[in-house]
Amino acid sequence: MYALVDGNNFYASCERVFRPELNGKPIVVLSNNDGCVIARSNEAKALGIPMGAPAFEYSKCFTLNNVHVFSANFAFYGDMSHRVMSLLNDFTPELEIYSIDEAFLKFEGFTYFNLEKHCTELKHFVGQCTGIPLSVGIAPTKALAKVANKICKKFPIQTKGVYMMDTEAKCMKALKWLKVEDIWGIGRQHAKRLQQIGALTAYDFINLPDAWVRKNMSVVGLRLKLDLRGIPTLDLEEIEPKKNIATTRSFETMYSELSDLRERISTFAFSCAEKLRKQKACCNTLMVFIRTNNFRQDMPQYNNSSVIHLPFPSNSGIELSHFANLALNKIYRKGYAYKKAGVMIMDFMPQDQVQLNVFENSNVKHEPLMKAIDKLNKVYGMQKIRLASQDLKRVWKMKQEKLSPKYTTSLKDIITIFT
DNA sequence: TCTGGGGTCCTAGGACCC
DNA sequence: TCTGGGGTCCTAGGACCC
Repeated sequence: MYALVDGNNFYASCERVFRPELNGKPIVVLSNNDGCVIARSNEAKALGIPMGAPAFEYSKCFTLNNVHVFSANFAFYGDMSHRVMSLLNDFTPELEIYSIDEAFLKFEGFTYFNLEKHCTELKHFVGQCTGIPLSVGIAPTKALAKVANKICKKFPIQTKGVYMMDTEAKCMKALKWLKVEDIWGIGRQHAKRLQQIGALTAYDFINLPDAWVRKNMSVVGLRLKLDLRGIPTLDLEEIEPKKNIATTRSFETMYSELSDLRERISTFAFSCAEKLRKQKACCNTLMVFIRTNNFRQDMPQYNNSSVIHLPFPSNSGIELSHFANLALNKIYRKGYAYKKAGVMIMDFMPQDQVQLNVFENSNVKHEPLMKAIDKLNKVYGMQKIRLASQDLKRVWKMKQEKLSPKYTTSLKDIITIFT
């Protein structure tokens, strides 16, 4: 059996842990730049605030209904996630951390265990240790566990946050209830297509001919179908090193000057290099993109990207920043107001397997330099050591007007209790 | 005024090899 | 009249997830 465990309205619940007076009150968490809504408490959902809602369009609604608004505090959410995951580890030998707020637990050899009871204990234990409320769906396959989890969310009173689908009858009942567009792995495009041929529920989907599914949804769709039928096809996945690393941001304001973009691109490339070194790898390819504000149809639009194959593999922030700026020069055009840019690196190899080139190589001095920078930043805080081509005055160039304290990761933000 | 960020996998088609 | 067979690698684009 598999369980899918996830934190209810995770970011909103994190904010509540240190602000218990907000229990029962509507909360929303905004994306970077305080752009759009990325998490909502149940009370906020009940007000009809949709996922992804632009914050400025709903500011009236927020004030009117006394909605508590937070800027995304990923340092905090990441730490809370880590705490939850490490507790889950004690309840099963096999755990897959699927996202910041979700994990699959595999229960093999638990035949004589009461899994429903086991998972109820898990939910209470994590709740007690972290303050994060969980939902747990248990079923014979991963895709079915996702369905069971959905049922927990939909019927919190009946299920008390834990639901097990351990019989064929329960599974079929659930699949007849689940709309095709709500199946994990079926997005907008596939849902539309399925609805067109009259498959409206998950039950309809699993009864389609294999050949149709294979042809229209590739092997991915076929695996999903089998898994939903109760035939375990999707297993836990190992944590693998990343194949791509990206740093991309929207800007606080629009930039037109090359020099402004240059600073951003340097910073993004430097950040990519740092992530790459954590993975002990070098990259061979780098991509830079810039774009104007897509939402402003009244302004001239320009999107472009440029890929550079590096002359030698590197994970030096200085070198990646240099090549990223070469790429930027190729695509920069004067006369546009840019709103977003990013650097992506790919085509990795382990840093200890890099072959020396006859003519050109990564600067040998950079390796110890980067090591020193990483060490200093670890001790004194992120982005303490930066390139001169980065903006040295400001670390964050984002709108974050409602940022909560880093309660659990910064000593100066720790809560004070008066007695 | 204002609209996020970071990933994965699969497929078709073209270029190229012997 | 009549133009092979069997591969690999790479890329762009499309789908999906949180």
